Amino acid sequence: MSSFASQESESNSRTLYCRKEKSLGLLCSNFLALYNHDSVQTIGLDDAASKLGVERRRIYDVVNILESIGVVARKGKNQYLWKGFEEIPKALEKLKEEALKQNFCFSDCSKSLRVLDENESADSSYVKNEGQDNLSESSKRTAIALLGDVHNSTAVRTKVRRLYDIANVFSSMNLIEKTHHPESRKPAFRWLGWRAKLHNGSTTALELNESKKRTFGTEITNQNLKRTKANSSAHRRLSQKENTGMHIKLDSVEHDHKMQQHSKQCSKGFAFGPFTPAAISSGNRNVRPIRDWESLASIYKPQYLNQALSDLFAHYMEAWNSWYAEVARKEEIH
DNA sequence: GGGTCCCGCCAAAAT
DNA sequence: ATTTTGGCGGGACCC
Repeated sequence: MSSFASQESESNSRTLYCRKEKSLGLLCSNFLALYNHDSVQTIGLDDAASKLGVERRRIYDVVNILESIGVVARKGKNQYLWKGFEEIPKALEKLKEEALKQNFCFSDCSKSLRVLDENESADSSYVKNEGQDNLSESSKRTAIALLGDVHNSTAVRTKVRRLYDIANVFSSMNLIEKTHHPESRKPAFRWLGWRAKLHNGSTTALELNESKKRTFGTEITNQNLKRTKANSSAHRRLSQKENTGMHIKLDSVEHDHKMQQHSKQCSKGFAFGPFTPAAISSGNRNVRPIRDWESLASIYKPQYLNQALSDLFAHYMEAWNSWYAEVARKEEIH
């Protein structure tokens, strides 16, 4: 019993599956193109789902993120209100407030982390050879706060997936942009801000990239030409992990204890790209001489510590910090 | 090989 | 009980 080859190896010679056409970011762009108008004020989930040609689940992905940024607001069952990009600054400000207020409560990490309040927020306002330590230190702390137990690879992996979800919709909104660290080539995100935010106008200019859109109203999902998946109901996943007195683990020998369990496996570190907590799992203290704090702010802090990203993540969990105060201020001044 | 992240199972919350 | 929400993570995809 259990898994057969199920590999299908490839039967559809013409597998027209294109992952990018299914991306959350693209979905978000389409969603915006569809509702980012003054005329719109209410959004129906089913309407969105059918118009965009996706299952409801995906609409939740987009809407939840947009909601945390104030772009839309939940009105009620199956109903959301379109608020607009103008709400973003306000929403972030509010988020920041709350974050400062609840002064960071995290019960997961044994060692308490201090909140970086606006003023001292590890601000990269200046760069002193040693200041860098503080910087990476705070970055590290923030990352840990968001990711939780960094030693629990499965947990971190899950959160990182979520971060990617968020990053994708923010990218589609041009709030952030993917970049690379100048030297290390490591992927990272840079906060762009809500610059092209026309006050009360038909903003949506963020559709410049006329990449192939996720065709509206087509199949809900790649349905048949899916990736490869075992498909066929013959494979009842029942991956119920725990729950239910006994745990079924007929899967491969993979015994994954989730909760704080000595994570011995996963011998080698595990890089989480742009979401890698700065400076963990690496004894190397690569001390690079970052100069101007422009890059310092966008390279060092960021490592996904972009304010918006963090804001959003807080929506998924409640680990926080308020480092973004700095970016916000900077944005303001600019 | 590792960073990305789609996809959908299924449980918790609502109704 | 049924429907709405959305946590979560396997594993396909894309460099």
